[in-house]
Amino acid sequence: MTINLKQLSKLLKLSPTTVSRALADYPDVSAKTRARVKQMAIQQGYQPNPVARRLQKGKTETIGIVITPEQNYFSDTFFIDLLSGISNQITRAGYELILGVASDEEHEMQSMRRMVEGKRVDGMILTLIQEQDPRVGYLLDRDFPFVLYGRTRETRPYAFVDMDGKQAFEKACTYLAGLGHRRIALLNGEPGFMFPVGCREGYESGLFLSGLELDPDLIQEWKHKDPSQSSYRWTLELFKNDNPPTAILFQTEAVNGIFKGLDELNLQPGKDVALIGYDDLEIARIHRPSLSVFRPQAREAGQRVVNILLEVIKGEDPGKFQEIHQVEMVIRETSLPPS
Amino acid sequence: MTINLKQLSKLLKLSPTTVSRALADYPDVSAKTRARVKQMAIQQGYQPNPVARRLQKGKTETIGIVITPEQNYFSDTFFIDLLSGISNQITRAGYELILGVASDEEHEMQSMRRMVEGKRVDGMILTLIQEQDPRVGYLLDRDFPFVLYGRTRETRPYAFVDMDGKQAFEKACTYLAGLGHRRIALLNGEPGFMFPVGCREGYESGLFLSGLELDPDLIQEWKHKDPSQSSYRWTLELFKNDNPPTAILFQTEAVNGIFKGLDELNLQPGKDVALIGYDDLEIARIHRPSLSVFRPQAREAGQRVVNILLEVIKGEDPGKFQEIHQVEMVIRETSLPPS
DNA sequence: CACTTTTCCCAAAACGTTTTGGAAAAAGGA
DNA sequence: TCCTTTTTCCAAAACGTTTTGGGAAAAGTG
Repeated sequence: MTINLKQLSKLLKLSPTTVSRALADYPDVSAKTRARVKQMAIQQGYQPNPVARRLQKGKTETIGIVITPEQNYFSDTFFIDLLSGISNQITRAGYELILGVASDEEHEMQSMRRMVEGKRVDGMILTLIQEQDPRVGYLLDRDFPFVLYGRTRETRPYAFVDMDGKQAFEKACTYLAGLGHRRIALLNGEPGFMFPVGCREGYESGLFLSGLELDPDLIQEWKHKDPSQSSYRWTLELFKNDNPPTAILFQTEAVNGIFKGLDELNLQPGKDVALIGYDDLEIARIHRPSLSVFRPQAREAGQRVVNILLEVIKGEDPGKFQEIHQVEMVIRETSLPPS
Repeated sequence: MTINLKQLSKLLKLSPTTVSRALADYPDVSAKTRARVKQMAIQQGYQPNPVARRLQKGKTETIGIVITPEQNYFSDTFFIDLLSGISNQITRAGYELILGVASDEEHEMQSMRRMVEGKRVDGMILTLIQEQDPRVGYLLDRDFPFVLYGRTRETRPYAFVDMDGKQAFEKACTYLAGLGHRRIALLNGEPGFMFPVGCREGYESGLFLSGLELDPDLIQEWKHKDPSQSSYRWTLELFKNDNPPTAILFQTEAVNGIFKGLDELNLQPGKDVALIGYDDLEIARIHRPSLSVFRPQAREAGQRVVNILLEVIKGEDPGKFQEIHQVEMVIRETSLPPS
């Protein structure tokens, strides 16, 4: 069943060297024997033992990722799409993806250190990036290959793939303003993480471009631990304002709380309040009225992350790989003009 | 930085053999030198290269799992809890978890074969088990270690950890009947998968124990691809019945569609229709009224799965490990007597 | 003291590959 | 034909561990 190189070479009456080189398409083995070797390899179901190859090559052929469930990052299809892109591309390269699940930030770091210092991976993929992210400093300090899905505040060059949240929120803002909205609220993600920073920038820039004034009362943050609850409370709060908003921008994870709050206030989404979310989660498509959203191409981003990481592992300069991907706006039923 | 055994042994003026054995607590190395070795190992930050150890030991120290996003299995905390338990226990054992993400059933099998035939893992964990599951036959045929989270129809002995869905639904049924409900509906998971089979058995048995008759009109299945939509449609359908139900049992993944349907029919969850879901997802806690549910201990189950798999890998008889875990019922606000 | 047992250590082999550094055989050139 | 080049193959080393099978020194035993 599990034939190895030596046995295969004996079968072929060749040396292990030649068989190995034939399978790797080295030019110093004749076309005839190469064909013979390959045929026999297939017939015998030979697959080189990856562990032995890794030892010889001095590579683990493995890349690591650590996720933290507490951040309820798995809320929906978004992360699994990213992971799907990552996994497929890794498989295609003949590599392996090893997964760590950490309960909090400390264990997250611990899990990563185990992978890095334990020589278990050749590179790391980081997600859910914080403004000041200790993981990035750690990896840069020891010159270990990694790629971020997202960005952080760090002056040294590093590789990343990020979604252009700024441009998305700017576009959403100007779009709504173009429809006649004058009071646009922002329910933003938890501070400390990097993504909301761009969202806010885009929001402010969008207001400015549309000649609207920024009202701090219309801006709030929800909590990662409890998106629904915090956004629900905030929605109720928001409409106590003398001059309430006619539109809300937010990350779709927080939509349940908003829907619930609006329902309680007898406000109809889309009709009384325009809504645009970031991330095209299932709820956005299912809900009636369906939610206008931005749809990041998470699968493609995941594939890029892997391709870049493989280059960095090969020794390429990480600073060369800094990509910001545009995000598609999907207009559905909740982005009408103000009534 | 990355010192290896030979260098460490040179530093200690000992042979690599002795150092290796000292670190592994063999009795044939004196307490004094063992202490000296360990201290130096810590001081130098020595960690044995896992790839080399794996080659020598003839083990990959790795176990594999394949997930299929299409089954929207990541709907909420449930699966991540399971994964968390799995990951932690694997790490504790010094093993690695490698993850495959497959887009459909065919790729799922392909991904598993790569792991198994490519000698990339010592054992497999299977989830989301089907009644006739080709993966189980495949692994049994080649006598490869694996553990199921769930069960399947298979006569040969195999190891599994399953949740007692039957008992849960039976208990839910008798509980509701005890409150006075006479018309209890079941919105069950997609046929083909094993879990709904137990749910249905429990439902039927619960009806019988309560002296209620089974009405086929009150039973329907939702689709994995689209839980909300299919359950929404079914809910509307259900209440066209001349004698509509006063309670519904279901898997919590389908709750959004039910809520939406009831809302449209102007029926209040809990008040007009009692609801009990299986799985304690976030929505169940957040929603007002909050949803009565069953809460499987997914983390603990994940840990058991790993511990069992490690035993099976060691050569223990898989048939010895067949566990059915009880599930806790959490009564909240949607399980009142009929009005 | 001579013999046996225990304690402590190590050289060499092994795990299954790939890479290095040739060497023999075949082909080409004069 | 003889020399050079190309083609084709292979033995040995290496990757970093753990295990095997002793062997020398120390400690008991009579």
